[in-house]
Amino acid sequence: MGMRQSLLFTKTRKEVPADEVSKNAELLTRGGFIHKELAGAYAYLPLGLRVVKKIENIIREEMNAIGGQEISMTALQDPEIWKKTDRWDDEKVDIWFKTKLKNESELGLGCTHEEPITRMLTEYVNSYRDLPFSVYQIQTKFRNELRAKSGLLRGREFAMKDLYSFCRDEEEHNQFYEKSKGAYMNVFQRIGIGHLTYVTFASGGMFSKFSHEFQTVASTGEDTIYIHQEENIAINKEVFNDEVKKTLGLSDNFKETKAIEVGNIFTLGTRFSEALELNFKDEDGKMHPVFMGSYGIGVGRLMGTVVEALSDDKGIIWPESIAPFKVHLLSLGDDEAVKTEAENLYNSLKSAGIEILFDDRDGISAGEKFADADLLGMPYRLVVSTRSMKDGGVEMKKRTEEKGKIVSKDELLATIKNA
RNA sequence: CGGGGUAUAGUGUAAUGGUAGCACGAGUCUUUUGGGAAGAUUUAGUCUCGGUUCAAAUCCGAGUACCCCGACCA
Repeated sequence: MGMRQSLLFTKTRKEVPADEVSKNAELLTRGGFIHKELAGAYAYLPLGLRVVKKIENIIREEMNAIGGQEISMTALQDPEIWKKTDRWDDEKVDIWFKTKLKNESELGLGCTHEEPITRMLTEYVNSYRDLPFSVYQIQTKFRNELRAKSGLLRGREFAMKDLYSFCRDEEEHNQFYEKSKGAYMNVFQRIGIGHLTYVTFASGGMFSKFSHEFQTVASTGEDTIYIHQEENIAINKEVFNDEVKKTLGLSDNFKETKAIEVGNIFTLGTRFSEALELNFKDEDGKMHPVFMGSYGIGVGRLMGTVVEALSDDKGIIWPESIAPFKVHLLSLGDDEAVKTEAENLYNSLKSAGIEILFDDRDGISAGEKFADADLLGMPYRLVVSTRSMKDGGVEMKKRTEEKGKIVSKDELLATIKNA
């Protein structure tokens, strides 16, 4: 897969947008990855969408690996079921986007999907033989945040992976819940922020006493967590007290830090299954409510977090697993031999199956191409120029390295393919 | 939702109540090409509604949008 930068409709910008302060919004906007449509609502442009899709696929693979079955539910919500769980009233849930039909009846735009999936499953779950299982989707959520902020970190409309688990009892649920933690950490590991991400003990919100968050250390995070270094887990400030420390059996050896919540998993118990009558019959024909859990990851927030956590003062540093392209090839100058050489390299890398962005733009100075390459943040930068040709190869530089080196085409292919 | 701030060209910014200017971008031409090149030339703007005034980007009021702090955050 390759793309010519001369044909890419987006452009990079030198100026920082006046209405964006957060690093993720600044860099992603300057690089042409995203476009702000409204406060808390961003369009994804070609480069940004490629990142989103890669993140989604990693999440998808890890959810599939623990048996999640992918579906896609509707954004439009029926108030009836939300009234049954007492989550329709604006007093109870204050982030609803509600709208009226022509006949004056109301609909909501979904901010989460416990209610509709629970109702839907009453049609399919009857017996203990049907359990356990889990279902997930990657779907757009709407939340009328009182204060959208920080670019992709807190939006009003955003893609979220939400998975729901359905078990016979708490014990079966706990097994899946623990398994989900592993899947979540795999996701963050693969996306390149695993070393910064901690399973964090947190408040359970309106569902239960406690839940687990996945917090990625970043100075710009809005949460405060206490990391227990030896045990490699953390406690959210909101529940950081002696009782919790004792429950978890942790010694008093914590480091306070700011972090971004990139995931959250909850034990729901039977709260929704009872309200919406999602029951199953056991071996003796006795009815029981299904024991549920819910597990969320914000896709856009994850992308924003990577930028917050991994960029430098020149721009973004994409981990290879989610970079829009693996390689950024720059052709410098208007020398015909150089252009031909760059074209050939582009074509051969492309046909070798390497994802490559080719800066084939004419009349753009070397400095500008370098600056763009740093801003856009592909893992490998290749330069073809009169200088590199004189040196008998191609200059290759990792985004994380200061200086490049001249390599032959064979070395190049070997390095990049194996990486 | 409480508090504060801002709104001028595609972007970033100037302008005592008195000629809306600069830079970047974009278009054309020429010269350039290893860390955001140079010259010539062209292009395009005062958020909305109302008020004060001979005169409003500027002062006043309302609205809207956006940003920041806090609260909230399934």
